[in-house]
Amino acid sequence: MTLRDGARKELPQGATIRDLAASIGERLASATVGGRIDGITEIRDLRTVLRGDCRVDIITADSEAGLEVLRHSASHIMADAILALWPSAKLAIGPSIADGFYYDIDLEHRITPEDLPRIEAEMQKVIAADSAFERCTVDRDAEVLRARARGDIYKAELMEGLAADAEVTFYRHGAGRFEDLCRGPHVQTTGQVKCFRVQRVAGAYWRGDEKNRMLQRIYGTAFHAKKDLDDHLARLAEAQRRDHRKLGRELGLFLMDPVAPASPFFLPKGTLLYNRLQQHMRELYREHGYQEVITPQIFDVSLWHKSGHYVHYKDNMFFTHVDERECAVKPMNCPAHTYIYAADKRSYRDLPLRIADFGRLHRAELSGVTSGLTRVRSFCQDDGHIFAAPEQIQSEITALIAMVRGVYNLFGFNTLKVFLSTRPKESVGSDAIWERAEAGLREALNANGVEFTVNPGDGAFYGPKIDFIVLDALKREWQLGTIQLDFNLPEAFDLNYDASDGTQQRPVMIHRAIMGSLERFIGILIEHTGGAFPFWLAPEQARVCTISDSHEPWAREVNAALQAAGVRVATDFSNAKTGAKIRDARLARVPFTLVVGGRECEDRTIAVRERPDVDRGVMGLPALLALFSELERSKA
RNA sequence: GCCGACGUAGCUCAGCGGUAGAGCAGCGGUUUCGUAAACCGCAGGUCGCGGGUUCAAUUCCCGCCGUCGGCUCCA
Repeated sequence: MTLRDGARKELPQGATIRDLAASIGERLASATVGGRIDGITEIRDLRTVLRGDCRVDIITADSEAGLEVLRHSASHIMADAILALWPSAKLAIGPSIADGFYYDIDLEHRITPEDLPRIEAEMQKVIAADSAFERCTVDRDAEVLRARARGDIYKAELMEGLAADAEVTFYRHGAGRFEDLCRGPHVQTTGQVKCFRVQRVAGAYWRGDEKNRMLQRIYGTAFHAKKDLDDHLARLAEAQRRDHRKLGRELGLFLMDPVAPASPFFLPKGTLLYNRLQQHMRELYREHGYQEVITPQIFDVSLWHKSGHYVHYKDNMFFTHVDERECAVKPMNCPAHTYIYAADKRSYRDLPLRIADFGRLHRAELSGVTSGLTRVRSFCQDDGHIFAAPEQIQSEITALIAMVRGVYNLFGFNTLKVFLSTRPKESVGSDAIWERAEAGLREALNANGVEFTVNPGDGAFYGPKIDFIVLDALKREWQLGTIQLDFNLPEAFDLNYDASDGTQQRPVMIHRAIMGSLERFIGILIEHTGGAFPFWLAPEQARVCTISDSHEPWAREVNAALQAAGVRVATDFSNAKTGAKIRDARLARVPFTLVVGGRECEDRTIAVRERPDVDRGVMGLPALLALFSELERSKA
């Protein structure tokens, strides 16, 4: 065998992964949970017999890869505990997931939050017993019959769904002989699961299909070390503190009300932020050759029939009547932009024609999926459509990728993941058109050296797309921008241009958004920054605070000068003590607190305090104005 | 849409079969103060909406609306 570090070991016939570990050391052997053979990502059980010369990565319980094994074992232990508490529970599936594990169960009793500590206590018993996880291969047909006899319909269904030649294995542990259909692997004994937490319960359809029965999904998480668990729980708590719904209210940015479900009201401060973001995009549009347009809100349904939305997007649209005509509120701007394109006879000299639109869009999202600003029914995108000649696709997408990177870097979203989504089941257009479009995007990504993952079947109904996903300050993923290549709408709306050789040609349409929806982007930005926006974005950039009433005249002068310079400044001339004013300004996440007391009045200066807790010292008005204008310019 | 939890003052929350309470915010007053909360007082509620049970419902039951956690990351 060859080990990860290149070392070689000779072992007798029939040796297992565990034997290999034991040949290195007993401590390693007891910590081993399995191994990866010949670089295959799936982790194999430690009892796997090694055949011939192979490369083995030994996976120990305390390794990164071992974490998913640990969590999977924790889910078995949790299932064991649940059966101990409610013997009639029927088990479905219990995998390890990104941040923990879950188990789906079918049970009459509704698990409540109060039950979670009981489940944890029961799990502790199983763990204290420190019993071995045993693996056995079973006869599938016999086990399906046995499962059916027990009423274990989910396990029976799972086994029936396995490949005909697949080896069917069970894992057992504990005095109660808990057993579960499982591919494995597992840690060696239940005692190896030390740090875990049962977190919450939620509904989940069997196999994710709403036509199936709703099961109860119990979520938990497990880690190797207490510190890791604590860190994870601390991160969750921090995410709660930064929740944009909470901060949005506290900072007076927006409000939500049942009179308009899933539709935010932006308050004056939120609107300043909103408009500042739009202004930034407009600056970029000027640089990148876009022309902004304003298009209607409500269209006759004939438009949506023509575009394909009526057939493929109807469930997400709001309908209304104008006189006797059936109309729909736009969920996207693209069909409207085809009219702007078609308003003139177009020549190849007009291309690429880049159209931008901050139009308000409405989508009838299911009530259960809406959330704060991140999933709303009324929003606007930094939307744009590029009408281009086919040979311009590469250069347009190259420019877009640069633009996307520039915008994300500005906000500190420095890690970017890219997905290429291909043709979905619901779609319009011929196979040939889709192949061309998918190849076009793929080539553009490759030409730009962008690494990407393919997301089969996740494209828009009119074309394939590139999606951009960023990681925020808490390492959470958010999908923001998208670039979609569309040969179908130009066809549907019979768009064309005169080419240089005098022939009529069909342009291609590139749909693109960088921030995505402004609403969603603001929500993400609130959580990313914890409400402490950079100076150029902050709704209130500075606050002038007096120490006592006698300082008001100079404070007013400072305020007026800043206001005249375009700084978003507010005053606090209340009779509160200085400490209280500082505290208020801090809680409001105001970037600069400008304190004016007796000394400052005398010298015509300002004591400048920058969030968080940076004393910028005392300076005169000209120096302060220069500082602010530099921050505004650099967007630092 | 489906499953579960929740909905009490502007906000955060307590209470609970006998028609409501705190802190913060607000308002009035006192204080004029140097970098994370001065003090006193006042006001503020159809207890989400509708129905039912009851002598009596914010409290128990049902329906609706809304919010929150989830609804393949597949043995």
